[in-house]
Amino acid sequence: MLRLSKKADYGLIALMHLARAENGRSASAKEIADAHSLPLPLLAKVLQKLAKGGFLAAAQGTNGGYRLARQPDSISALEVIRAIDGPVFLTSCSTTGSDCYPTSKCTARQPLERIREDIFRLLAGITLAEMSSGGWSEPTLVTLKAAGDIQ
Amino acid sequence: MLRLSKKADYGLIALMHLARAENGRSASAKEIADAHSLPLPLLAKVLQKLAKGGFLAAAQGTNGGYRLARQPDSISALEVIRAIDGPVFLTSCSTTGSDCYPTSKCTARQPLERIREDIFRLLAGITLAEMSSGGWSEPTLVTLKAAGDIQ
DNA sequence: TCAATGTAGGACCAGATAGGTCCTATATCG
DNA sequence: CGATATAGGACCTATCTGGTCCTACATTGA
Repeated sequence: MLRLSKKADYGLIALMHLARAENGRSASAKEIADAHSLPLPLLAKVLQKLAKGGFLAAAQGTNGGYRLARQPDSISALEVIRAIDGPVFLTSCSTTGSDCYPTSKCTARQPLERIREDIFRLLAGITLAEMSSGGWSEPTLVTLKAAGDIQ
Repeated sequence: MLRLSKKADYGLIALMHLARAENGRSASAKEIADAHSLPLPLLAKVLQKLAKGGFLAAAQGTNGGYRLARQPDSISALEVIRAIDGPVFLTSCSTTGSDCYPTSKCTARQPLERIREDIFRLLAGITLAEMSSGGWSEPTLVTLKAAGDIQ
C-alpha cells in the first residue's frame, strides 16, 4: 500500500513540532502528544529511537524533555523514516537481501529498483526545515511529467 | 516501511512481461508465473484484478490468457499500484478519510500530504513502456537535490 | 461430446507486523 | 523524599498480507 508507518508519521510530526519551537526549546513527550493528540506511550518510544539516532537530545527529570540535536536543514525525511522504521525497501523481494530468484529472472525487478532510488532521492531531498516552515520551495521537487491524474 | 505489496510487485512484473511480448501476444497466468517463479494462484488473482481494471484483456479456454488492453506508454505505475492495492495513502491518518484530528492540530500533516503528492507525481510519471524497455529517460525523474546518501 | 486448459471469484487460513499498553528502572529537580 | 521525566523491555492484539483451496464457467480440440 506504500504507506508510511504510524511511528514514522508520529516521529516526523514530533520533529516538526520541535523544529518550530523557538531557538531549541525543549518539549516533553507529553507536551507533544497532547499538542497533536497522539498516544503518549507510543510516541515516547518513537522519541527514544530518535534520541538514540542522534536526532534529539534528551533531558531526564523534572522539566526534562527533548530538543533537536541537529539543524533542521540537515535532517532529511528519509533519514528519519529509516531511523524509525529501519531500512526502506520497495519490494519485499529485497528484504531477503539475497537471491530469492535466479538473477536471470530478476530483470523485471530492475525497474522497480530504479523507482525505489527515485523515491529515495525524493525523500532525501526534503529537509525538516522545509517541512516545518510551511510553504517550501516551489516548484515541487519532482519534475511535473504527469501533473494531472493525482489522487 | 513504505514498501510495495507483493501483489503490486507481481502485477508490475506481469505487465512488464506482457509489454515485452511481441505485438500483443497473450500469455497465460501459468506462463508468467513460471517465467518469474511467482506463486501461480496468487498471481492469478492479481491478473484478474488487472483485467477488471481494464489493463488486461482476458481470454478463457484453451490457449487463452492475458494480453495488454492498453498501450504500454499510457499505463503509469501509479495506476497499476492503485488498481491492485487500492487507494494509496502516505499516512494511516488519511485512511479514515475524515477528521481524525481537529484540523487545527493537523497542520503538522500538511507537509506529509505534500510528500505524498510528490511521490504520486513520481509514480504517475513512470509508464509501463519505460519500465519494460530497460533504460529509461535520463536524467532521472527527480531533481537531484540530494544525490548522495542513497541507501 | 467430452476432456483438457484456461479464467472468475469466493472462502479460508496462517504468519507477520504494526499499533498500542504495561511495568520497572533510572535520572533530575524542587 | 516525591514528582516528573526519559529508557527500555515484555507483551498483547487486531489487522493485513501472502498464500491456498474449491467451485464455477468458458473455450478449444480430439
